[in-house]
Amino acid sequence: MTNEISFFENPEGTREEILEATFYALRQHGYADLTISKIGDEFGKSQSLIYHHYDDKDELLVDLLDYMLEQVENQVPLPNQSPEAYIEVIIDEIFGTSSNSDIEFSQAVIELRAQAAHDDDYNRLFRRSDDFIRKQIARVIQAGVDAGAFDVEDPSQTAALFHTVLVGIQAERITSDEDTIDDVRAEFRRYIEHCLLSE
Amino acid sequence: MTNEISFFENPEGTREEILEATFYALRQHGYADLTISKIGDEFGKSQSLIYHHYDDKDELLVDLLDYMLEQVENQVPLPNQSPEAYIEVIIDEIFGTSSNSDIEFSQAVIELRAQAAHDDDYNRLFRRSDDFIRKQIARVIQAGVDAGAFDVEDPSQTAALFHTVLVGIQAERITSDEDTIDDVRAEFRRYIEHCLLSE
DNA sequence: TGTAATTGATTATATATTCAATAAGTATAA
DNA sequence: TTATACTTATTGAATATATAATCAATTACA
Repeated sequence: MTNEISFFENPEGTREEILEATFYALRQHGYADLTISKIGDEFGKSQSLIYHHYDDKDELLVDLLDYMLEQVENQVPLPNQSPEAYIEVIIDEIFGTSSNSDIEFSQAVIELRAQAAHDDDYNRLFRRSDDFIRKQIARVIQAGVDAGAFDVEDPSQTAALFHTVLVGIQAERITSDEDTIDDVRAEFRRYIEHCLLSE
Repeated sequence: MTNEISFFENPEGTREEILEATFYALRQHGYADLTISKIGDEFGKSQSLIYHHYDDKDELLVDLLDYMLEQVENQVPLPNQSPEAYIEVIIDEIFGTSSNSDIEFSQAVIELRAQAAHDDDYNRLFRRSDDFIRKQIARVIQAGVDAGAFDVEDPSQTAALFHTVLVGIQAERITSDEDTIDDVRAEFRRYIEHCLLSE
């Protein structure tokens, strides 16, 4: 079993190595059981060194979330293709490749999202990221409407449902089997056909 | 500010009082910072008494989740009305009354769901609850199809998307403003009109 | 009398954080 | 090139605190 998460392939500098270690420790032990000691183990170097790069645990975790959400935002495909093709790509992103690393990444994100209920920094970062993604999707849908390919009332309203399904799948992945996810994907396709595409 | 969560109105017996206290402590401090001491504070009696009723913290939290999911399942409306009316009730349940207690309950559920990634007991309970809800929705959709009110290929597939939206809204509520939730609701209504109701 | 409720004190451990000390690396002046 | 100063990386030990869990003792109660 290898750890092949793309964006951590070759960390640049110690700080990024620490983020990588924190991410793996989070995946393995979960947020509630995440300790500096466990991060240090994953890091391979001493715990003290972590404090040389970060003031405290909080700062480290907020930095990790920032880093992860940056990756999420970068993963949103650029609108450099036809609206129809773009929607296909979005669907693939939402429902994922069902690879282990994808699923584990989603789980980590959801776990951090849950913390946003009690931490303003987390809340702010998720708000920013969610807004960004919704707007990106809305923009493409608007382009599709302009091109006559799509037919919707309000693109940002449609994008809002896209995003809810994205987050819902992330949360469901934790417990649901692949068959259920497949059902959701099929039904979402049906929605797109009937409610998005022009006749 | 009063705590008016319906199902905790009058706890029967000490165990239920402890569950109530645990729930409030969870809401206030979050799962990661949830300690027996804080539960004891909320409980109003000594921490030791908690150990008289529960073997350890784990047992208590699993029992809380079990209890909460029971409430969730009981909240799924009975199919004793017309399919069309039932769908309306389901939408209200999914998007909630936006009352504080509803939102806080959702947040607690999502936070516990995130733990399912690292705890088999949690995983099992959520699987059971999710299956139950999906099947309940699917049954009603099937009834609507039989009555000629609905027109879908596969009711359990449609129910799967309903459930994803339910969970997605729960997770989004943590950070999203009410306007965004309203957008999702409007789009979901559009979906139902175009993809569920017969012409 | 016996059973359940309740408490306070206690303990062992885990955890975040600090700190002084050392090693390694890098630029600079001779 | 070498010596010097300076910065950064790195560590192990130490500390204060928080936390889960235990338990013997006491109170309420049936």
